[in-house]
Amino acid sequence: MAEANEREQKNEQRKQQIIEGSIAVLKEKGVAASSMNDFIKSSGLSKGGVYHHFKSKEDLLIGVLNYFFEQHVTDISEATIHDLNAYEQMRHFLTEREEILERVGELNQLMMDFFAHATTIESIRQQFELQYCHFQDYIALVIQKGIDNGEFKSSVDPYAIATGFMGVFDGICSALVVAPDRVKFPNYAVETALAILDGIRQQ
Amino acid sequence: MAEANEREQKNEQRKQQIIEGSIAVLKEKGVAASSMNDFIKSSGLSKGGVYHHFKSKEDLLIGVLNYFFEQHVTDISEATIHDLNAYEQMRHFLTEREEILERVGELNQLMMDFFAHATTIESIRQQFELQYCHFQDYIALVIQKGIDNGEFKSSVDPYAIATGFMGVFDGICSALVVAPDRVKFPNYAVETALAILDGIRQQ
Amino acid sequence: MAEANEREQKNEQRKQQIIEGSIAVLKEKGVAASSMNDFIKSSGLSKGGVYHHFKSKEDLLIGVLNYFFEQHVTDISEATIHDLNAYEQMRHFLTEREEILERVGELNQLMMDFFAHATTIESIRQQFELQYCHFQDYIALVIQKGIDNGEFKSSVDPYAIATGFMGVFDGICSALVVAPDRVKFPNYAVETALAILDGIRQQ
Amino acid sequence: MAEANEREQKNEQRKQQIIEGSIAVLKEKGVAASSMNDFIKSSGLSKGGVYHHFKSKEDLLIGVLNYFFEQHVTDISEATIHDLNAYEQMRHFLTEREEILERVGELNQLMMDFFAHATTIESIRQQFELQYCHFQDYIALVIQKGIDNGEFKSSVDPYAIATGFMGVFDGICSALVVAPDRVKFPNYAVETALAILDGIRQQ
DNA sequence: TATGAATGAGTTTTCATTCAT
DNA sequence: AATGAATGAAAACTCATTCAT
Repeated sequence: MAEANEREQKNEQRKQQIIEGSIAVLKEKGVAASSMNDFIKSSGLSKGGVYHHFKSKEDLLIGVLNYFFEQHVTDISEATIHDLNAYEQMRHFLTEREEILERVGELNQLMMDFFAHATTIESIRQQFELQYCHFQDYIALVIQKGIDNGEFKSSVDPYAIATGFMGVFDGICSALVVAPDRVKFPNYAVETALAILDGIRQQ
Repeated sequence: MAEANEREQKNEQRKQQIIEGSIAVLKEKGVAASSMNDFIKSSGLSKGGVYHHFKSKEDLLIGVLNYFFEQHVTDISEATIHDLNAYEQMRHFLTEREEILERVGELNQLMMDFFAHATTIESIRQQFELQYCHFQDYIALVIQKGIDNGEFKSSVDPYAIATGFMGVFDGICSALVVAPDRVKFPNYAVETALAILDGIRQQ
Repeated sequence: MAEANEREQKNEQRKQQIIEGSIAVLKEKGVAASSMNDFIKSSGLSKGGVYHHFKSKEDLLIGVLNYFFEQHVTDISEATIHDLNAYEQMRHFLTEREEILERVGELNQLMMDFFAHATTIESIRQQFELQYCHFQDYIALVIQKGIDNGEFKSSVDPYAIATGFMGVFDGICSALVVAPDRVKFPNYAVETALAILDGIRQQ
Repeated sequence: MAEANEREQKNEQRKQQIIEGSIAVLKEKGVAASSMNDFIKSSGLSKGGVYHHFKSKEDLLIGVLNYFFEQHVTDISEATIHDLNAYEQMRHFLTEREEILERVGELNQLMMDFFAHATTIESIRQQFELQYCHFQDYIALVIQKGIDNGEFKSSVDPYAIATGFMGVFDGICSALVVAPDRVKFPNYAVETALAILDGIRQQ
C-alpha cells in the first residue's frame, strides 16, 4: 500500500517533470511548431519513457493545459470579499489584484497559442470551455447581484456584460501578440473594464 | 507593351484562382492541417504551377491574408458620417452596421486560426499588426474628438478605450470558438461596447 | 521437496494462464498484429511477470503452438481400428470422425497465420515439421499396409499419396481463408480424399 | 500527347523497378519482416520517390502481387487443347506442363507468405480470391465436361473436385515450407492429382 | 516471483521544396 | 509558364526487452 503510494507519487513527479520541460519548449517554439521529439528531449527521458506517461501528443498537451489552469489561474471566487457590493467587488477585482492580471499577461502568448488549437483539437477546446463557463457564470452572478441591489441598470443582460468583460481581457491579450508596442496590458484592459462598470451603473 | 500588360493580368488571375481555392481548403481544414498539396489540388494547377506564382507556403498564406483583408474588412472610415458627434458616430457604427459585425463573426474562425500563426510566422504577424494599427488609430481619433468636444470625460485615455473597444469584439469572437452555446454574437459585443460608451460619457 | 513440487505446479498454471490469454488475443488480432503488450494485458500479469515465464515473444509463441498441438490435434493413431483393412480404415477416418475435421477447420485461420511465420521464425517451423512428419509417417504406413494387402495398386508411392492426402486438407483450409464463399469444408476435402482412395485402389 | 505517353511509360518502368527491388527483399526477409525502408533502399529511389508511385505499403504490396500474377501465373486456359477429352486434358496439364508447376514451386515460399497475409490485409485477400475463383471455375468446367461426356462418374461434384485438385497443390506447397526434406514437389502433387482423376473416372 | 518505469531503434507516412523537361 | 517526379528531413508512434525495486 505504502509502496503503491510512493510509486504513484514518483509517477506524478515524472509527469510534472515532462510537463515543465514541455512548457519551456512551447514558450519558445509555439504549439504548432513543437514536436513530440522536442518534448522528449526537454524531458530528459527517452521516447518510450515519455509515451509511458502520456499516450499521445494530444494527451501531453492536455496535461500541460491542466497544469496551467491549476498553477496559474487562481480561482476567481477566492478573490471574493463578501462585505462588498457588486460594483465594489468588481472594482476590487480589477484594481487590487493586479498581480493576477499581470501573470495572466505573461502567460498570455502561450495561452493564445493553445487557444488557437481549440479549433482543431476538440479535447483542448473542451478544457477551455470548462474554464470559460466557470468564469462566465461567476461574473454573471456578481452582476446579477448588482442588478438586484439596484446598483446596475435593470435593462442589463448579466451574461452579455460578463462575456464582454472577459472579452476585453482576452481580446487585449490577443492584440498584445499582434501589436505589442500598441497595447499596454493590463492598464488598457482595466480602464476599459472600469468604463463598462460605469456604463451599466444606475445614475 | 500591351502584351506585357495582358501577361500580368493573366498572372493576377492565376494568383487569385490559387488563393480562392486555398481559402476553401483553409476554411475546411484549418491553417495548421492544410498542406501545400491541398492548395495545389484545389487550384487546379500543378505543383510547379503554384510554385511559379508563390515562392513558398508562407508566401501563399500571406497572399491569402492580404486578399482577405482587401475583400472582407471594409474600411471603417467609410462608415464615418461627418455630421455626427463622436458618441453618435460610435453608436451608429455599432447599431446600424450590424451586417459588418456579423460577417466578422463568420470569418472569425479562420481569422483566429491565422492569428495563431502570428506567433510563429513573423510575416503573418506583421500583416495583422498593420490592420490592427489602422483600426486602433481610427477609433482612438474618434474618441479624442469626443473628449475635445466635451462629450467624453477628459480623464479618458483614447488609446486605452480604443484598444478595449476592439478587444471586446476580438475577445468575444474567441469565446465563440470555445463556447459557442454561451456566447451570442454580435449582441453581447454590441451591448458591452455601448456600456463602454456610456461609461466614458460626461454626465 | 513437496514445496518444490507445489511451486512447479503453480508455475505451470501461470504459464497456461498466459498461453490461454494469448490464444484469445491471437484469434482476434492475428499473429503479426499481436504485440507482447497484448499478451501481457490478456494474462492479467505484469510485464515482468510474463517475461519471468517466457523469456521472449518467440518463446511464448512456441509455448502457444505446443499447447495447441497438445490440446487440439488428437493423435490420429487413436482413431485406428485394427480390425479394418487400409481402405476401410481411411474411409472411417474421413467419414466417421467428422468432428475432428470440423475442429481443424475452425482452428485453421490461426494455424495458417502461425504457419506463415514458419518462414521467418525457425523454431516455429521446427514445431510444425515435427507434427507434420508424425502425421505423414502414420498415413504412409496405413497406405503401405494397403499395398501389401493388395488393396492398393503396387505402383503407388505411399509417401506421395500421404503427402497429397494431407495436402488436400491443408490446401482447402487455405482456400477457406481466401474464398470462403467458394469452399465447403470439410465436405469438399472429404469428397476429394475419397476420390484419391478410389484412384489408388486395385480394381 | 506523345510526351504524356513517354512520361507514363517511364512511370511504369519506375514502378516496375520498385516492385522488382521489393521482390528481392521479400524473398530474402519475408513479408512480415520487410519494412518500407527496405523496399526504398532496394529501389534506389528516395522515400518520397517511392511514395510518389505507391501511396502506402499496402499499395506497394498489392503492386507486387499483381506483378507476380501477371508474370508468373500463366493463364491456365492457354494450356487447353480442345481436341482432348476432359480426362486427357487434365492429364496433359499435369504431365506435359511440368515447367509451370516447377516454377510455381520456386515462387511458392513467397506466395505462401503473401498468402498468410490474406488474413490480415483485406486487399491482398481480394487479389487472391480473384485468382482463385478464376482457376476454380476453369477446372470445375473441365470436370463438368467430363461428367457430361460420361468420362467421370455422375455423382461427382465438379466444384468439390476442382477445389480438392487445387488444394493438393496449395497444400503440398505449404508442406514444402514446413518440411522440405519430406516433400517432393511437384512429383507428389502430380501423383495425387492423377489418383483423384482415376478415382472419379467411370469404370 | 512479480512489478512497471524506462529504453531506443524501428515503424509508416507527410510535406515543403527543387529541378529537369 | 507549367509539369510532376524526386528529394530527404521530420513527424507521431510502437514495441520487444531490460532492470531496479
